[in-house]
Amino acid sequence: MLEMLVDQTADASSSASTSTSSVVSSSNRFGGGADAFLNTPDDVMMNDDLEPIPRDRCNTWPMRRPQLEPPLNGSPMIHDQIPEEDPDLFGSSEQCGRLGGPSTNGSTAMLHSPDGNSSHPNAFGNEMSESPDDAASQNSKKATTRRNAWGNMSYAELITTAIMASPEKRLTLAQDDDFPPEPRGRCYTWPMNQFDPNLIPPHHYNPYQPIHHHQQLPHMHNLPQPLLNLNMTTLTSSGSSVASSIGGTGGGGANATTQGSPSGGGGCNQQASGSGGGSNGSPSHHQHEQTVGQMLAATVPSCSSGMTLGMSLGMSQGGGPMPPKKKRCRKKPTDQLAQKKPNPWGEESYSDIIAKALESSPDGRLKLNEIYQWFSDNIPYFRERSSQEEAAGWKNSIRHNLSLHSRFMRIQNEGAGKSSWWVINPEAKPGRNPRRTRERSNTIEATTKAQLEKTRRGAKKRIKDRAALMGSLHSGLNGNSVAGSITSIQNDLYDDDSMQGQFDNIPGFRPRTQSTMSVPGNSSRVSPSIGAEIYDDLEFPSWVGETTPTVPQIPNDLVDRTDQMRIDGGGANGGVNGIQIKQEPKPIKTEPIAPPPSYHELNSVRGPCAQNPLLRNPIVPSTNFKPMPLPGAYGNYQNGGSTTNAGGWLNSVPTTLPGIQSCGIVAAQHTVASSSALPIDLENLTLPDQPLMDMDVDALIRHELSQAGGQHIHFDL
DNA sequence: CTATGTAAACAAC
DNA sequence: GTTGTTTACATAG
Ligand SMILES: [Mg+2]
Repeated sequence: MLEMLVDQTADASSSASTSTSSVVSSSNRFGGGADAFLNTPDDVMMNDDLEPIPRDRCNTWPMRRPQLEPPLNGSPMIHDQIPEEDPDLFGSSEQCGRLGGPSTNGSTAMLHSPDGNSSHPNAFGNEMSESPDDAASQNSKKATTRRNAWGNMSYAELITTAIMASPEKRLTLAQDDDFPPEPRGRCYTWPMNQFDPNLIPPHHYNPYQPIHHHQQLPHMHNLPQPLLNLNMTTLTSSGSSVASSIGGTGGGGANATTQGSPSGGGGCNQQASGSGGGSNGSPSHHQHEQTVGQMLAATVPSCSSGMTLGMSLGMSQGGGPMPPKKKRCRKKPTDQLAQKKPNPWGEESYSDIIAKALESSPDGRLKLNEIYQWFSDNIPYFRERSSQEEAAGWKNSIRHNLSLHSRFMRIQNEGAGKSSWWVINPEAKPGRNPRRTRERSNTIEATTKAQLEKTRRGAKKRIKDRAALMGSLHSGLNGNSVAGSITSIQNDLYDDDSMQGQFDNIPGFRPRTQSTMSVPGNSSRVSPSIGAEIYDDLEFPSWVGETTPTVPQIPNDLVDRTDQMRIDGGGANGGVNGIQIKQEPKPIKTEPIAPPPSYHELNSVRGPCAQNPLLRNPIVPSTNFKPMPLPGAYGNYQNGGSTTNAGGWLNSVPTTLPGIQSCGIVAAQHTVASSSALPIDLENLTLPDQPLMDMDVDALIRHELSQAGGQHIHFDL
């Protein structure tokens, strides 16, 4: 295939580039920055509207983006631009080392720069190193001045060529040998949409996450045995060896093992759709439900019906006609449906349950493991799945929910204990507190004009509101409040999805809903030069960079990071009620002199909330509290036995503990309406720049703030 | 569309 | 290994 690629280089580049442009531009837009460094001179994919993002991988957000850089940075020269040996410039050497370190998986390795550490035996490196001259000579374009060992084509072009050259116009990452693709089940599939070879595949380019094969394969151990068997059978019957295919990816190590696991949910949409994540139909940690069998019985015959996985997935072998679109298979267990239980444990969502747990705590806060425990203690379903293995799933879900919902706020525990406190965000919106925005900007549909227009419209309004709010905020800076007030306000302003895409056109600026980088105290973070170059005029709040000046701040981080608070264990260094908000350097861990602030404390600083009994309670020493168990929690809701009690086990709580959220409303309203004062620590607060596209307004705001020093600010907007 | 559940990658600890 | 954050993708309404 690679030879083929090279052969087709000259011809294919022109024809393929057109249909690929959207894809690449998308990647460019989101920080991949690939285009900026494409080697091909006549790269039609280059988007001139966008400036190249810094290629320093240490300049990027440490989490995920770096992984993507290597594959996209086809040219070794990129590395030359950064003196990686200078740790000071890029933060911790560890960080840099990690970025430049061995590929985490085969997929990355496969696309890795040839001079990198690609461990892919069949990847470009091999071919190139064997006959670079051949490749070059076959390349009609500038054979003598080829930019790469293999010619002038960039990786992107090569990939494009490869994909377009395939009969189905699709390839798996590991598919480097021959067409048609070997049926490896879900490895092939595009998500839900039935793949249409005539269409450009949906681009799920994610600058923060490399494409992993195994991301599309659920773990075998997570699947009900019957499904495993089914899949085994199916795969076997397809006449193609999964293992061999996987093996081709090389370097996959554990990933390869995972990928090789012929796991899956049969031919059914859910499991077989190539989803990296699961679905709520037959969760792995529900696999012991008796309904699995029912599901299997219901889905396998109708959806799988003897097809190979690949076929059932809409992939034909040998370029034949596409099979009819597969059915959607419903997975919800029938008994669950009969009981009208959204979930096997009842009606309450995770977030609801978490909230109850937190509310049940004397001081309204729990640590993660305590939340776990609460689940186990109070809900039979989870109690029955308390084993390490079984609990992994729902614990993951808990964590996920905690992080995802602004409704939950994390209070960093600076004490010896690492685990943070989790509390209800007192200012969470009463109604729905939307989950954090998903990153959809990297999809084609998300960047449509209509979308942008809509976004723009929404943002305009927000800008106006924001200006007004800021005016009121800064008009009274003398009282007591807590960072949560501010951050929540920000959240209220910006937690809308419509804010997404605002930075679509800002290179290297990926709208992120959250990031640990938004916590200035996080010393492990590296200051990307991108910050200096791109964010220079974005000016972060003074308190943000004060103690950690090198910490890069992505404005957007502050937007959604409404649930992140930091507490000072001693409460003795200037914070309000011992609370310090994201502005101190990470202290040496010591046992807190005083317990971390409870929910009450968090609330009390902004005024009592009579509606919430919790707030009237005396502050309880939090060192050893026990969450309030739920009366009747164990009730008869077990094994789905009771339908009438579905969800009822929770109902006793709200009656005794009126919603904290109601208090949150009051608090929030108070904050906004009365310009509730800010803690002294925040006097210098500058509202962080937010992903609003109207940078003019932002600039104005910034100017105002900087001129006024955060006080006596008014906006003429 | 949104809300939710599930899986998983990753990073930090 | 645990804690947190994100992303992806699935279903349901
Ligand atoms: Mg949260």
